[in-house]
Amino acid sequence: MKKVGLKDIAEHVGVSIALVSYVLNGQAELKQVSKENAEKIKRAAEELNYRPNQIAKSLKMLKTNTIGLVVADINYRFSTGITRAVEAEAKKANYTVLFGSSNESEDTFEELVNALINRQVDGLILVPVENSQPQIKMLQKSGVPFVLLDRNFPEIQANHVTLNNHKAAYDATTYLIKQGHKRIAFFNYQTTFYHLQQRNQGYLDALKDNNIKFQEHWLQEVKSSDRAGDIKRGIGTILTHAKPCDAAFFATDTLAITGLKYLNKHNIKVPGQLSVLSFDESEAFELFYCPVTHLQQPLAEMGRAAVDTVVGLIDHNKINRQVSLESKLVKGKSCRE
Amino acid sequence: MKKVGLKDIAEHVGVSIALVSYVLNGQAELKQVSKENAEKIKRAAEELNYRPNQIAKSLKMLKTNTIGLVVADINYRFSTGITRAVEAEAKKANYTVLFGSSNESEDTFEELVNALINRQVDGLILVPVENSQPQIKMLQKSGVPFVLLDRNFPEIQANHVTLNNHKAAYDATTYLIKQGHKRIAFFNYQTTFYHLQQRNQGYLDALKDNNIKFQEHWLQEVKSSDRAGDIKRGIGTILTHAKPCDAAFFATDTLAITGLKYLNKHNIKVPGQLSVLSFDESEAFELFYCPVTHLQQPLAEMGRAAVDTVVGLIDHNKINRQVSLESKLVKGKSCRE
DNA sequence: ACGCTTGCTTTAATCGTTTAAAGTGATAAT
DNA sequence: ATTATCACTTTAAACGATTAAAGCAAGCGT
Repeated sequence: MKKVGLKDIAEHVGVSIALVSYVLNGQAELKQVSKENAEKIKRAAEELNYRPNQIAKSLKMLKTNTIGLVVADINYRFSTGITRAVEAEAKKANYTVLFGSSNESEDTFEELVNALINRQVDGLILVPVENSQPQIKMLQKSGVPFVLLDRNFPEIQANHVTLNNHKAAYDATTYLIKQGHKRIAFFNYQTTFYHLQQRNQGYLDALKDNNIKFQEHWLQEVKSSDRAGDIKRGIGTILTHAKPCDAAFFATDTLAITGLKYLNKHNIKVPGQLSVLSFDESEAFELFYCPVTHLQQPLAEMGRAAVDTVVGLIDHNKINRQVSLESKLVKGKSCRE
Repeated sequence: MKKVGLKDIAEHVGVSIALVSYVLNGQAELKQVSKENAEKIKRAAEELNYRPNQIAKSLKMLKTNTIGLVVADINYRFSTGITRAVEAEAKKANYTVLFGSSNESEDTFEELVNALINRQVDGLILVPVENSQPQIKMLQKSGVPFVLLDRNFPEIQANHVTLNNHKAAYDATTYLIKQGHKRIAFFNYQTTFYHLQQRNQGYLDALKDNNIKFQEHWLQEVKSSDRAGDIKRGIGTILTHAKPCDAAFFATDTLAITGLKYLNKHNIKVPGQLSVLSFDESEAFELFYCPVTHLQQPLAEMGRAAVDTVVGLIDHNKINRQVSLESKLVKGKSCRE
């Protein structure tokens, strides 16, 4: 079944291609097309089931009305939430989202970004992977409108939409202290990511501001290559210490899941023996025996802000927009009252 | 920063556009381009950081090397698994995946399919939503290569890649029977989806073949609009009956999660009081107190088969490929031994 | 001296749109 | 009778790539 183009409609009706284009683009009155022809053209388009070729249109217009989105890992709940929000918001602004998952790989990230640029996306929303600074700097030079989402690099002055990670961790830690916890452990990945380091800092600052003397072993840095092992040993350390911790704050949901699994296995009661607080929620929490207290990120807002920013860049070349959003502490029953 | 095109390279080197195109497409020897020019052109492309405009290329070639993928809901674990598999496989075949999520909405599904076609995807991989038969028939008429994934409509003769749902449910039910269960409940959505009905049938056939007389109330049909309520009542029914059920088989992971949550809340022991078996696995199972026995779908294979099929259709117009795959029963500890 | 290769390069059409500019009758004004 | 205006419609040049086909020297054979 051959594709129907403007030409086919034009021939069918017996007018020129231009006229057809005008009518189908709603410029009928502007270009003073006779009602008669306008009508015929619309009918023919309908009959022949005309579908505009966006590729041709994009080429001519030098605009694709497409935004590229690269998430870190499609398996993260964070990613699916963001994807949904971005798609919804982009649709409102009449953009389509071209989507890719870097799987936290530097190479895949670079490939994806290039593939998207080659496809002439009008702008990019990127959740950058570790060590992608050079790639980001290249992007800035190239002039493609883009915004970093969730993660940013303080040494690079780029537009970004992120959570106020410091405040989130600070507030959560403060909450634990107010609940009477004296020795709070913090589990985080061993990482160069600024947003994760900010969580460390928020935790530490909260301790300091509450006059709690931080103990080295409270901060457990987990290698992603041996998450289960490191967490197992970490929990062992904080619980078997002379003065065992009474709360564990996990810097990500994946860390929390692994931690809770271990606690489950060894029958360590939450919050009886150990209070648990997680950054982000996981579907897995649903079947834990008690609701897990966690920090909730405003995914919809993040998606909205990212789309707004990148569309602003595309349309008006607005520059320099750094958005910082607040998370919300969702109280479950995993922390001592 | 202006975009660099073939023209820019041509001017920079002082040759024609054609020559540049030949060289950058690896046709240097074929077209007998002088080594000198070839060298200069490559260097210039590098220096100017040339990125081919895929839009222009696609328009000229009438081929985008893009496959459209529409999943039912990006939040399903099934969808993310499929997406990953499809992306990986498509990449091997040198295709890019354009992706969308219908959120089980008929309208969104139609919009997405149209948007993808307008963007001239070479083929489509679709997880169709309920009642999308008309849309699928339209597609067949339009001649766009496509393959249905996971779900199909027996009344429509279309290419599809699905699980052998009947066999999967049949085998799982048989397993429960072999483990000594006498009264097995089956929870499924109230649906017109053929693949889900096949699960019912597999369950029923297994009972019959094992001479177990099916009781009406064992088959619990859950409305997706009130999943929690229906499941709550359903479990109530099967457990408070004069002859209570000793096993519950859930036709999807979402049903299983809701069921397990209820069992958790009411402290009904698995598998002590009730054995549980789920179709598909959920991340949520990770934190249930025992590993959940479940049917595992071969997502990677499904993705591979779908891409193979659609690429076959695109390249050789191979027609009529119906692939049926087998699931695997992963034994946990949620069924009585 | 004339055509014929050979080796390399350019010309120009094309893909399906958009859109400024020019074209075309008919009617009205001078 | 000439020109201007109006109400439409068509022409044709882009957009950035691909690729037949044609062009052009230089060298060779006769």
